[in-house]
Amino acid sequence: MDEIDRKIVIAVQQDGAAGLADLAKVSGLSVSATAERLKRLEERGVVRGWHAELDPAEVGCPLLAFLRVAIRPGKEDIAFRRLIRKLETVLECHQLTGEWSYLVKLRLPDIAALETLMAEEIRPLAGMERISVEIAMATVKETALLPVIRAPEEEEA
Amino acid sequence: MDEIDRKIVIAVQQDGAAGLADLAKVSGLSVSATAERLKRLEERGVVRGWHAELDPAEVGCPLLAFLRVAIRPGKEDIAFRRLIRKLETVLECHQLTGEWSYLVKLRLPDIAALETLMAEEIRPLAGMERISVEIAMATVKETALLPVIRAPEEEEA
DNA sequence: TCTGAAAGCCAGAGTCC
DNA sequence: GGACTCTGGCTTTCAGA
Repeated sequence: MDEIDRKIVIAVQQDGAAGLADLAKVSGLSVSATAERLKRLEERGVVRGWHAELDPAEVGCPLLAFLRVAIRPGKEDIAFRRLIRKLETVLECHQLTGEWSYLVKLRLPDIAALETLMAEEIRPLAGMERISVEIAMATVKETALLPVIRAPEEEEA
Repeated sequence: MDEIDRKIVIAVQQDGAAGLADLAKVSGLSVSATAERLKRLEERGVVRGWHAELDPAEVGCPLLAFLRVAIRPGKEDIAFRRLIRKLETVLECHQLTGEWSYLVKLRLPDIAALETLMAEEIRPLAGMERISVEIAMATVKETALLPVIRAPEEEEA
């Protein structure tokens, strides 16, 4: 992960439709060398995949909501995680420090869908101690573009 | 946005590297018809862009943190939003219902970087009423893949 | 690990059905 | 919308350094 890899990775993250010819200009190397580096970055898992970014509203999920969940550890916790992974309206679920167990990010068509999800899937779960629902009224920023940090010591092969 | 568009959109979201030949198989149409539909979906903004997905840890941002911010409305609020949009370690910022103004999602190299950010950028802001910092200890799920909902009535051209 | 060239593939435009 | 064609540009691969 040297400076050239970093340039390539930043470029493909911003524009995944860029061809090798474009990337070669960015990296300063030849097309074939750029292609080899990109292939290695994919093999090493630095580049995980390629995706089209969709407009949430256009795709029928204008509603953004967050759940805070406190759940008893153990068997109930396992069941909760299994459910979370199954539900495609759940985009993210992280276990956080603090008194709440989980933060859950949801994308849904409308409030009715949210209420249905809560009533039929979430609330019936055993071991739920507290649930809080918050709705996004506005989004100041929402990007999947990661900052690519230059780590001084990790100039590996 | 009919059933065929939906198939195309789901396919390119999952695999943005798929060629038109693959997409044609998915859609059931010819290659040229599939290409036209995809082009229209991009023009209409349903497909917003193309990106490579990176591994956060590999890119030097293993630490995931969330901020809760309560800020006085008005001039201070504007300044806060401007800062948020500028910082590339801030991936998301949403205004939520409830007593906290904002939920902020951060990706950072380590705790030291988080503390630096808080001390130098966030806390000095005027009008800050409350700030809470939470760190992700584990991630159960994290995807950018939106659910593509079939909206019964919006069968437009 | 890079360069450069050669070979093969795919997307894009045009036409007709 | 489908099928066909052609062309340009791009990706891929390989020899050579």
